[in-house]
Amino acid sequence: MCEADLNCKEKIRAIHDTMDVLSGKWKVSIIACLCFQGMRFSELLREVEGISGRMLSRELKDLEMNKLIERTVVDTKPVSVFYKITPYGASLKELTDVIAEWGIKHRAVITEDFNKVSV
Amino acid sequence: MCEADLNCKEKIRAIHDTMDVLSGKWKVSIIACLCFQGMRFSELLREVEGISGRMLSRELKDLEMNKLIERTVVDTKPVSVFYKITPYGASLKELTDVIAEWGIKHRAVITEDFNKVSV
DNA sequence: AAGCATGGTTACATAAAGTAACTTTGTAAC
DNA sequence: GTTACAAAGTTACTTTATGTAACCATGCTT
Repeated sequence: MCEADLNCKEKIRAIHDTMDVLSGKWKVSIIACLCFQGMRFSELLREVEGISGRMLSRELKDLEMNKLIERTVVDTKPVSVFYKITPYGASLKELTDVIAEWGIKHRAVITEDFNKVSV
Repeated sequence: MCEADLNCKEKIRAIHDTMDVLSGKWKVSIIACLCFQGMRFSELLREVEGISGRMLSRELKDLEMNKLIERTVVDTKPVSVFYKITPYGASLKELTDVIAEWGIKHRAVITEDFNKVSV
């Protein structure tokens, strides 16, 4: 299936299908983070700057339900919980890359505009 | 700048930068739609299924403020308002493509799972 | 015994999104 | 000439999502 074959409504439906899974402010970041490497709850809390424990907990549950990540309780003292991306979740890596790339370009544009204005 | 150079926190910051601009449920769809062709408010309302006039109006304002789309009032009777993507907004096309492609694959996966379960 | 780290949950407050009715100008139908 | 409808929104109200802060049980460490 080639992207050029998609008409507008089909494409928008496809976007909604993706967005249903990645809805909310944090899921893309969490996926991107776990694409780097699996990590524990508290590590995610540090990596994904700004997220609260409450939201992280919720988002991880959602992502697990959609089989994008896997949760493992490790029998350390005290117990730690390890999260890692599933092969299916890893299929979102390209998406996170493209989103991140645009963000970098956008920051450059914004910074440039700001310099122009402030000169 | 190569994506492989990005560490986890840098990538997450970049994702947040993009998300700040594309926040909410509808903006990616609107951008994708206007990447096909410019159109009027009422046409967008039809193309972007599920969106309300209130949300469309708000999202268009946001996108215009971020210079991703351009608004033109056409002096027809009654007046119509034409929205089109700016060159900067068009730089998001790849992003919309990747999101849509994943959505199509995901729908296929979900449908397959459903068939397995229901057999 | 007090304090800290683990991975959360709970109650409460604010912000974002959805629903439905309404607005203004104008044109077409009855 | 008055009812009806389309344009592009806005307003008031409701529901959902997110944010903040405190709390919990367990098991170290000091």
